[in-house]
Amino acid sequence: MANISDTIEKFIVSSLENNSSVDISRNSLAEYFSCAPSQINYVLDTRFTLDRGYIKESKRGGSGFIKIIKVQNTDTNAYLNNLITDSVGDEITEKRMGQILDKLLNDFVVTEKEKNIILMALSDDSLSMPFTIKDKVRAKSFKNVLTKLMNSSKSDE
Amino acid sequence: MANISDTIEKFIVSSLENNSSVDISRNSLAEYFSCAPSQINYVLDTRFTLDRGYIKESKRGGSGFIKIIKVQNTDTNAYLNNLITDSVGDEITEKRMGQILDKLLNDFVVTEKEKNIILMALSDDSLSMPFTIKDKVRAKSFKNVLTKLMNSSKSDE
DNA sequence: CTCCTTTTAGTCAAAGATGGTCAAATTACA
DNA sequence: TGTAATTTGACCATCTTTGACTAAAAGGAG
Repeated sequence: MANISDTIEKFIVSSLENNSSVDISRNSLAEYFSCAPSQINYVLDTRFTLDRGYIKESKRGGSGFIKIIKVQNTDTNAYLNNLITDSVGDEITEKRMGQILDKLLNDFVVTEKEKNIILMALSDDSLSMPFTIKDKVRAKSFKNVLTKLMNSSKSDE
Repeated sequence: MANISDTIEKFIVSSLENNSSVDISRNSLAEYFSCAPSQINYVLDTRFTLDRGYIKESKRGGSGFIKIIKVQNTDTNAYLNNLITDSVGDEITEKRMGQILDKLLNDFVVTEKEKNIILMALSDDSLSMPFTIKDKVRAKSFKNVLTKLMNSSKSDE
């Protein structure tokens, strides 16, 4: 385990051990680990992805930053996580998504309005593209939304 | 958050907490924050925009001033209709959509959570497809969502 | 009144400070 | 040995800060 990316990953993970988010300076971190600044991006892009439960925000320019937010481990989140892995998969139809959203509405994870927004945004009509990829795009997007929902109470400053 | 612009923004926002408008003196404020007077313009131009619900008036010369007024949109449907036809068009970038959503948030058409849902559902990352069609799909879907918001703004919640 | 001076605010572009992207080069691994 | 993962650097994009120059309003001297 001699590679820098893994080391940087560990460093960030440990920074997140007792906090739900951490702010880093790309340049400082790069200097600290004696690597190219873009290596920080590489680590973030490959290890701190939405898929793995991380959300990122950043700002350039004076006093810029990169914020990494870890999705919390609550009951609701565990539930959402389950949905993501078990029910959504790599492809999903509009109808199946509707069923899942009904369940989420029932369990007070989303409001009626939020359900309708998601349904409309990812409807067959909205995703005007070949059927071969439509269900794939919908699955990817829907999973991203569900991940974001996990965090919707925490990350909003 | 060490940058002066953010500090000045906070100062002005807090001045507006209990009033719908505030008068400032550009030079005094610049002196107070030890910055260039034009920095005040920078803050005003980037943070107190119409998109974010502010309008400005000013006068030069002796006893000149800058007045910042907080406004809010009222006619939701006409406003959304306008957005759909004028601002979205056939293609839209993720960034531009974010700006529009900021405005909608400011005008209480969507909540922070709803904004985040739309942003995530139609983000570049979610719409994993060639760039040539990404902005088109986003525009189509976003307009559908806006239309839905229009119809539901009366009945929902 | 008219012109000049003073007092404000506005514009714009350069410089500085960060982070982002991409692809070539290198290294690790199956 | 060939493919995937990592490392690096050149170049790009965005946000902030500063200052020189411009524009407008008010007040006063004549």
